[in-house]
Amino acid sequence: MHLEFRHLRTIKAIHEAGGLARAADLMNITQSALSHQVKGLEEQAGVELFVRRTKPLRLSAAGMKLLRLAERILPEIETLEDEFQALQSGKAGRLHIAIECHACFEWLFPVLELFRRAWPDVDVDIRPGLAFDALPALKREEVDLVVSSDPEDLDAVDFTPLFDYEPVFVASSQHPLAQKKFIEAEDFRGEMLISYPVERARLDVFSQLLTPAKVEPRGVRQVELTAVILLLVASNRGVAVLPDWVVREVRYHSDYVTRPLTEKGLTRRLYAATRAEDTARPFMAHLLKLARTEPVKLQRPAAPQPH
Amino acid sequence: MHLEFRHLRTIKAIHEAGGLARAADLMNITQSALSHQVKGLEEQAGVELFVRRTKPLRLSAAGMKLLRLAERILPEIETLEDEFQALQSGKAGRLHIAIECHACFEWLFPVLELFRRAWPDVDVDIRPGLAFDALPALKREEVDLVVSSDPEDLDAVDFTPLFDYEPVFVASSQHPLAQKKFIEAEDFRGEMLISYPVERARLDVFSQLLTPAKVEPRGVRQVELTAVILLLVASNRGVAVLPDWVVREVRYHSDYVTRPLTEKGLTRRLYAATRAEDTARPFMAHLLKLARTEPVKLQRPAAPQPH
DNA sequence: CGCCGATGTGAGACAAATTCATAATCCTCA
DNA sequence: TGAGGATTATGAATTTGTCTCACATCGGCG
Repeated sequence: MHLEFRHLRTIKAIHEAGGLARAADLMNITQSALSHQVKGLEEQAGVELFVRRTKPLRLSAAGMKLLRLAERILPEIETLEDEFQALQSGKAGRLHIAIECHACFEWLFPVLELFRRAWPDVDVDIRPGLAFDALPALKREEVDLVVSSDPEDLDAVDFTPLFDYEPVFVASSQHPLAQKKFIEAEDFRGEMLISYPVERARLDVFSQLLTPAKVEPRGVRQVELTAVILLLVASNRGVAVLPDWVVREVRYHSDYVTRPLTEKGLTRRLYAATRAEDTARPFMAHLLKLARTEPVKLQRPAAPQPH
Repeated sequence: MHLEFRHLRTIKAIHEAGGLARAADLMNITQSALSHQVKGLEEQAGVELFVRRTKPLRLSAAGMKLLRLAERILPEIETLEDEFQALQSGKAGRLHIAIECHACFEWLFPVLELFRRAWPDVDVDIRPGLAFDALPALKREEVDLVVSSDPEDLDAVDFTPLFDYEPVFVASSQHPLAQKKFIEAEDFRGEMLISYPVERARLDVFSQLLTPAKVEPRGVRQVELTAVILLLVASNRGVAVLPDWVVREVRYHSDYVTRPLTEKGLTRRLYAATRAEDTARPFMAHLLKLARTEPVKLQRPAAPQPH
């Protein structure tokens, strides 16, 4: 049975117009064409779709079933066409984000909240579990934006700088290292380091400090949530290195001390990787702008809490 | 945008086969044909449905939307095709029944109950409100069977005799007419007649007795439900004429008397009107047989209840 | 860098849908 | 009931669209 959308539209039109001739008119098509079409369809289906006994053609029982199918399906197609229309016009789109850096949730959520208000028809999602292999996934269109601090030179992929941040040492104020003005690689040798559960190459403390200095901490404890890391640090179960936008909250809290890494401090830069074809699309440009400007507001030291 | 089922099947096949060439194989079609088809579809939609960057063709975000549509719609079509298949093979069909006689519910329900067990795929329904104009509705395929006691000579419509019945006078055992052996037209002159709310031509008591004799009862009260008619009769608020299969239940009940109309009693015959093309269809033939044999079991006097 | 597997392209063959012209019906109304 | 208008059916010609064939092109992998 070779059903086609044409047939569904025909059934619907004949029903609505109350006759074949009027339906043909409605569809900008000859009455003859409709007659042929209906005949062909009935032969295919092996079922009488219309009551031929009466003159203004009417749907039979089987025809009614088809009509009900048409009335379920045709609106779905129109919906899809509208969605494609929105895609074309740039109002809609997909923005699936892969983040390589665990702590980025902290600034990304507020950014996405703003974004969603401005672009309600864009399908926003964060895809964890793609931290590795994020760039190939970007090329394969499995994701549309990758947040990374390690730009690579790939064609068809743009790395847009977002903002600079400083990986900061955090410890309990009771910790011996709290006495130092700044922290060096050697200082970690006897310490329990608390970090996110990702490979070392993705952790600033290793890639920028410990690995080059060939220093191994006493131990590494991997913890998923930032809040839990801070909890463990406060109770002196270890030390951590976190981006400045994360430690903003605790910088003036008496339980913690924060210290720069190395005498002058480290500076790192975050990038957004996007497919070159997407970078200039309106909603993407808007998101990039938000991601450049909003996080720096979080980085500014919060005013000391009075109580 | 000229979407067709072909396209939905294509999208689904390409997704499942994981590539255009394999999908072409799956669909018994050239790879070239698929390439053309996809290209045409993308031009129509104005949207990239696939990621061309990578070699085994993959669905893009928009393509995924289409795929999800395909996975919703294609099974619906298969369902419909199965239904049409069942229609063709005679297992399925529609049996919408219009009854001109109100009391027919009494024997029709048990019959339909048996029928439904035998033909679960037949769409059975009783359409009240079509009591008038039932035969034109039959020709128009709005209904498939009409129960009537007035056969007409129409071509393309068969009237199959079902069974004979007797319209019986029913009154309270306290009623004066209870003394008579049989009831005549004149007896109604002073009585309140309780009947179903249909036109007089459809009521046996009028068409067979009162109208020919030009007798008008004292009044006519129209009541929808058989049980309520019997209730009113029992409390002597009026008399009624009901088919014998209805009064079976009360025939030996001490609150009621039942009497024949005229000395020899009236005999009427019920018919099932069906479209000639349908009469011999298996499920219709079965229903007609049930409707010939089952009601007569109800007509046999029930054994007197012992208590 | 070069091969292999996979996709894209163009011309022609073929099938299917549409149109035109006209016939066959049905419905209505006098 | 029969004429006339409206509605649907049919056949041949035409147009449109889809498929195939042959070959060009491209991407990935060693």
